[in-house]
Amino acid sequence: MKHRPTIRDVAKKAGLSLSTVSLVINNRGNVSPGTRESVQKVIRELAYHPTRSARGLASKTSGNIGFILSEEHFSQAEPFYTRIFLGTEFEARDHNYYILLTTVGNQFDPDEYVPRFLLERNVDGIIIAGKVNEKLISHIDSLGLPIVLVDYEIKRAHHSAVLIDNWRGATLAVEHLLSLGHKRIAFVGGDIRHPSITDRHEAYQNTLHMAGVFLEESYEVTDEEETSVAGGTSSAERLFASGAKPTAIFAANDAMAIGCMRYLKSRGMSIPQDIAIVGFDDIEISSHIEPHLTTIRVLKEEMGKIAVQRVVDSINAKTKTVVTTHVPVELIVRESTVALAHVED
Amino acid sequence: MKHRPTIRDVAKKAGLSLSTVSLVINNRGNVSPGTRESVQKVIRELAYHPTRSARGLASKTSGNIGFILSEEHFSQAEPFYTRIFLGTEFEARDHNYYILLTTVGNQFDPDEYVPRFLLERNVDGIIIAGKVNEKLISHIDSLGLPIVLVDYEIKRAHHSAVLIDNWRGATLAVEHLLSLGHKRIAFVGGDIRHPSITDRHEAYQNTLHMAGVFLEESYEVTDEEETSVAGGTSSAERLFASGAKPTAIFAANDAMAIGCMRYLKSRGMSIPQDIAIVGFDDIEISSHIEPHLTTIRVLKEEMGKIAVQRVVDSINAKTKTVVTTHVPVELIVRESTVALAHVED
DNA sequence: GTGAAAGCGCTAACAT
DNA sequence: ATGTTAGCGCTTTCAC
Repeated sequence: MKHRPTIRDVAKKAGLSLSTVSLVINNRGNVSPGTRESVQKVIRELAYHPTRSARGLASKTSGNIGFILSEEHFSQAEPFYTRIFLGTEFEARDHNYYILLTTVGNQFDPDEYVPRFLLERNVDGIIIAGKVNEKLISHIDSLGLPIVLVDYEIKRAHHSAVLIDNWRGATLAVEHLLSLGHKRIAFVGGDIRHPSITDRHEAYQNTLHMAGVFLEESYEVTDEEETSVAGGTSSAERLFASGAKPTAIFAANDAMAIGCMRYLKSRGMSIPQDIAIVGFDDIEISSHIEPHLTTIRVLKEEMGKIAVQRVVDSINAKTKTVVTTHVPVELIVRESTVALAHVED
Repeated sequence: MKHRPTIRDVAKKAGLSLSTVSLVINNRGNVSPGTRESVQKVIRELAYHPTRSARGLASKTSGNIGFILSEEHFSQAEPFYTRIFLGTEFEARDHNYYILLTTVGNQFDPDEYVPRFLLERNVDGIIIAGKVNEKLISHIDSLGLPIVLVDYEIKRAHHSAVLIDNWRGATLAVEHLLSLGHKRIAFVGGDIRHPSITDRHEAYQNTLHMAGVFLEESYEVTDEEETSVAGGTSSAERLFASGAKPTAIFAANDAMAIGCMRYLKSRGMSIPQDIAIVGFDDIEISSHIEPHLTTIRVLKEEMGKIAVQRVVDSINAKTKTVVTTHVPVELIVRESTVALAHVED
C-alpha cells in the first residue's frame, strides 16, 4: 500500500474509531488526554493530513474566502485594492483559509453570471473591496454567506465593513494646510458618489467652516467622473479656468493630486512655492514623484487583514453581528506643502 | 425540499442515470446529442451547479493552482512578482481554476513545514515565482504535481519555465547606450547568483565586447547582496570610490537604478547630463521618478498568464513535456539617457 | 449510449 | 469518552 494514509489508517493503527480520530483532528468533543495524545502520535508517525475536499464534502465548508473586486479596480495600475488583497492573503494564512479572487463587472444579473466560487459552494465567506453592484451583494447575502465590505459602505443594508477614517484624514489634510497659513484651499474631488470621496469632501468643507474660511463654489471641483490622474489634470484645468486663485489644493486622492501636479507644472507653476498640494491614500508613487507628495496614509494591507479577521469571526459565529471598523490614517508631510510665502489680503 | 439541486435531482428529472448526467457535465464519453440536450435543459431549469468539493473528492482534483513565492518577494514593496501573480489570477479564471497563494521561507525541511495546499491535496499544479529553495521544488516534483517556474530556472532539474529574455533585454540596454556615444558603461548588478542577473551581466559584457569596448573590472559592481534600492545606492558609491569614471550606468534592475540615481543626485551629479542610466524591469515608479527612467520593459502580467497556460496544459496532458518560454522585452527610452555631450577619450 | 454500483475520505448524529 | 452508522455529491469502472 503506497497510498497516502487516510483517517481510516490512523484509526486502525491507533486502535480507535474514525470518529474519535476526527474529533482529535478538529480538537472538538470530549476526548481523554491520553487518547488524544496517542492519536496525535499516530498522526505524526503516518504523516497524516486530512484531504481538503473530503472535509469539505462532509462538513460543507470549503476553507476558502472569496474576494470580490470590480474589474476596473483590478485592472487599474494604481495598486490600492491590490494592496488590500495582499493584506488578506497574509492574514488568511494565519487562519488556515485561502483567498479566492474574482472580479465582477458593474452589472449584475444572477441569471447571467454569478462568481463561480458561489455556484460551486467553494467559499465560506466573502470580502468585497470597493464599490460593486448592490444586487450582487444582496444575492450573496441571500446565500447566507458572511460578507465584509472593505472601503465601501451601504447605508440601507447592514454589513460589516472596514473603512478608511476618511473624515479624520481629510480634516488632517486641511488643517495641515491651514496651519501653514493657507486659506484659499481648493478641493479637487472625483466621483463624489463614492462614499469615501463624499466623506473627504464634507470633512474638507467642515474644517474650513470651523476655521472661519469661506470660499466660493469655484474652489470645489467635484464633477469629475474619473478619480484618476487624467481626472486630476482636467479638474485642475477647470479649477483655474473658473477664476479661482487657490494657494493650495486638497485632492481627494493621490492619483488626482498627481494629475493636478501635472497640470500645474505644464502651466509653469512650481510646487509647493506657487501652490501647495495634499493628496490622500499614500500610494506607492507618491513618495517618488517630484516633489514628493504630502498625503494621508491609509494602511491598505491592514484593512485586508482586518477584513479577514471579521469574516472569519462571522464564519465561526452563529450570530450575525455587524462590525464597522474605521482604520486610522496618518498625515505624511513631504515636499509638496510648505508655508505660505507672504500674506495676501 | 428547499435544498440546492444535486446531480441526483437532475438525473431524476431527466429520467436518466447519474452517470449519464455526469458525462454531460464533463462533456465526456459518448452521449447521444438528444440526451445531452435534454440533460442540459434540465440543468438550466434547475439552475444546477456541481459542488466543488464533491467533484474534488470523487475525481481527486481540486480546481486550484498553487502559487509559491518567497516571503521576501511577497513582502517587498516593488510589485514585480505581485504583477506576475495578478496575471495568473486573470488567466486562471479563463481556465476555471483558482489560484492559491502561499509564501515560503528560504529554508525547506519537509518535516518542518510544507505548504498547506500540498498537504491537503488542494492543488492540481504549481507555479513558482522567483527563486525558492530547490528542495521544496523537488519535494513538489516527488508529489507528481506539474510545476512551472516563472523568472527562475534550475539547470539540473528540467521544469517548464517562463523566463524574461534577459539576454536580449540587456543587449538592447547596452546597445542603446552605445548608440548614444557612451563607451564607459558601468554595470551595477545585485545578487549575481540569480539566473536573471547572471544573464543580464553576461549580455552586458558580450555587447561591449562585440562593440570593441574594453573596460577595467572596476566598472562592474557585482558583489552587492541585495538587488534593491539600497543596494543600488551602495553599489554606486563603491563604483565611484573604485576610481571608475563611467558616463553611463546599466543597472541590473530598476530598483538598483533608482538607488544609483539617489546616490548620484546626492553627489550633485545630474542625470542624464553627467551620467546616463538604464534600468531593467520597468516597474511602476520608473515612469514617475525624476528623471523618468529609461529601462527594459518586462511583461509581468503576461508571464503570469503564460505560466497558467503551461500548468493547465501539464495538468491535462499525460506526458510531461518541458516547455521554456522566453517572454519578449522592450526598450523604453525615457529621460535618464541622452547622447554623450562631448567625446572624452 | 446508458445504467448500476461502488466508492472518494471525511464529518456528524446518534448510540453506548 | 468512544464507537456505529449514515451519508456529503460527485466520478468511475464495468456491465449491458
